[in-house]
Amino acid sequence: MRMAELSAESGVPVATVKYYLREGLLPPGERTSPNQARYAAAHVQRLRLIKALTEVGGLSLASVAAVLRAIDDRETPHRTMGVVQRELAGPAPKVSDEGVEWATALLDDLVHRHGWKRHEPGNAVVDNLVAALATAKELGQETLTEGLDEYARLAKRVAELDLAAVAGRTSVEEIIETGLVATVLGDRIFAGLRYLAQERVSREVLES
Amino acid sequence: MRMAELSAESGVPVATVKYYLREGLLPPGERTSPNQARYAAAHVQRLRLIKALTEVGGLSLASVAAVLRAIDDRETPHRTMGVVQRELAGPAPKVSDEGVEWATALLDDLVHRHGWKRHEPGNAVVDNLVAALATAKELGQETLTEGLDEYARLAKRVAELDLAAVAGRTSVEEIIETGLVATVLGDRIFAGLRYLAQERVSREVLES
DNA sequence: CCAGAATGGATAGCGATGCTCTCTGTTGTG
DNA sequence: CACAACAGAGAGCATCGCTATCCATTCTGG
Repeated sequence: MRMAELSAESGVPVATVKYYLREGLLPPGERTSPNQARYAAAHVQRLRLIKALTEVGGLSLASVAAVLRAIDDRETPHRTMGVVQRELAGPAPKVSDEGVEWATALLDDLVHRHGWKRHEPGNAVVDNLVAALATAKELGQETLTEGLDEYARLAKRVAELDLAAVAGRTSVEEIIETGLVATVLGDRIFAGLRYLAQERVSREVLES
Repeated sequence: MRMAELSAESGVPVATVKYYLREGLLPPGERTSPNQARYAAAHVQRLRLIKALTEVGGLSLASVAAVLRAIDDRETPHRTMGVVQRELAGPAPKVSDEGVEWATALLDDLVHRHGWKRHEPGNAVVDNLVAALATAKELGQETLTEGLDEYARLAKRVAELDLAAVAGRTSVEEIIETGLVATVLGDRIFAGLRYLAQERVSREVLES
């Protein structure tokens, strides 16, 4: 398949495909002569994945690059999912030291109660969560942090559902890609459902 | 309170505060002379809110402006929450017409089964959800869309938890701000917990 | 009262992001 | 053989979210 067809097939403009090639998001095509290349179905698939991650998942191209690198590096599925999570979480905002301390303690306790993994500091996922909890406290939303246990229970069930998607998969590539998509799209899908449900609940509670 | 103090109190640089004033994100201070102004505690509070919405919630300044406008317009809490949801969802990516059709049908069915509100088309929340579902299908992740009912049940319970935060509040302003913060921060907090849970579950399922 | 700091307001600039356009020389195709 | 498509590189561009500079006015400490 040549450039024009790859572009048409994936719905990504030629100039943009070239840009992705330059940026290393898309592996170069197979050479047929010093300055000609052929692209395969895998390229179309990868372009679709990039589109899904950026447009639906809201990831930056830099984050997508990190995720794709993790995939191509053939890390274990578990490690690759870690990269995906960190990129989805993004850089954590800075909050006050007291806030961090308080939220970390709260979280440590929760993690311990639920038998989850003791997290190492510096993990973007944890840092984001800590920042969010600290901000909630700072804005006087104690209720949010008080209901944390119930949130955690529900989060566990959602996570099990996410991971159920990988159940039938056998090859490592399949497991990784399925897990990746389930995490990223699952996030958006759940967020959407949550809004719909909020709209429903809010009509009962707030409509006056 | 004067500019320097407002800046120090909120942790936002003077130049940035001026920028927010220009953009209408922050209401002008009370005039003491043709070119001097005083700021109140409400300004500090609003700056904190802007920081929470942008840094933790990940909203653009344009989205924050829309949310703040909804608050200042004294809409009903329910309507204001609608604005918040739409801004959190952001513009929906374009997907194929068949995808939209399929996902819309799937969603209509689900909404009907759960007795939720029949949504009007053009709603950013619904469009995003439809796009995410269609993308999942396009990438061959049928499992995600098959488990939708269970996701919906869990989403409902999370939504109830979100809205529980508003329970004790009486004044309209309090209800709106609480709901707003619960939605935006609740999103991030739940996402964080979900990642932690995924990490736990993924160790069991994927670690080999 | 006055020097010097702070303020409001306006304008311009800046760095990152994600493309998009143009150009050059090569290759492929009817 | 004419003409389109291609690879690769570079520059340009629109948006976002600030940040820096100016200037005229106002406040403040001595």
